[in-house]
Amino acid sequence: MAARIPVPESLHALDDDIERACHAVKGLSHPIRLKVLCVLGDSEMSVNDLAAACETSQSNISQHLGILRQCGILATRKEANFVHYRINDPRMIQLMNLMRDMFCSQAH
Amino acid sequence: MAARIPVPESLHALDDDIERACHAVKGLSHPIRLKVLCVLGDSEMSVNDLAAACETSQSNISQHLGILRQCGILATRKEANFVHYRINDPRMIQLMNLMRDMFCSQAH
DNA sequence: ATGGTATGTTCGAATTTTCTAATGTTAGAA
DNA sequence: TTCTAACATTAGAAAATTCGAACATACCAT
Repeated sequence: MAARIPVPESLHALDDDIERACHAVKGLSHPIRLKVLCVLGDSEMSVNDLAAACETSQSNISQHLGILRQCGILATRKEANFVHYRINDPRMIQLMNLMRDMFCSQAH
Repeated sequence: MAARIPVPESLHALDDDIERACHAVKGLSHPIRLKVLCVLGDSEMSVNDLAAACETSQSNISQHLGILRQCGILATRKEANFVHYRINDPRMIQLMNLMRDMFCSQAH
């Protein structure tokens, strides 16, 4: 048995932050939800338009949007009987740009 | 029924990229795997040290490291009967820094 | 060779996620 | 009011994820 390297106190302080970050990352970890953020960019879209863009049903997109909202990633604005979704935090757009740089073959 | 906005061809070209990105994001979407990236930073660590830092069993950390490796997030270097893990792509470290900025209460 | 340490793999049960179908709710239009 | 479009919610089956336990492999030292 090798000597175990003790875990510094400062690392334990990370755990709450990690839980919070993980909650948000889980919000991103589905093709439909990732596509929602891609097509949204810095604009706004209604639920039906997002369903069309993601080629899925209204019920399905609504559930995914609910998850993204619950994670604090998306915010909503109600107008008449439409609900417009947008990305909440500009840093999330930065993060998407970085991911675009990492995973997209060509510029979109 | 409202008129459906047609989905531009250029968006369909995104789908492969989105699948690739989602595969990587799923790699990050677990507290232990996120913590592995946090404690690794730009350094190298053995499996046992990572297990200790994440306070989990050797078998468990090995499975999670396998997932991170399979996603292309981590690379390995073998030395004697140790395996040293490191973050593969510098942009992944950038991405972790951005997430630290977004989700960590204080600087770590 | 034998033993011990470091790591990887397999299996199966428990949990979580995802999707479809059906049903609710809200708000404008007729 | 009644109808309809936009959106949300619920329920349950199917699929994916996760973890501990047991087993397998690789490598160094004696």
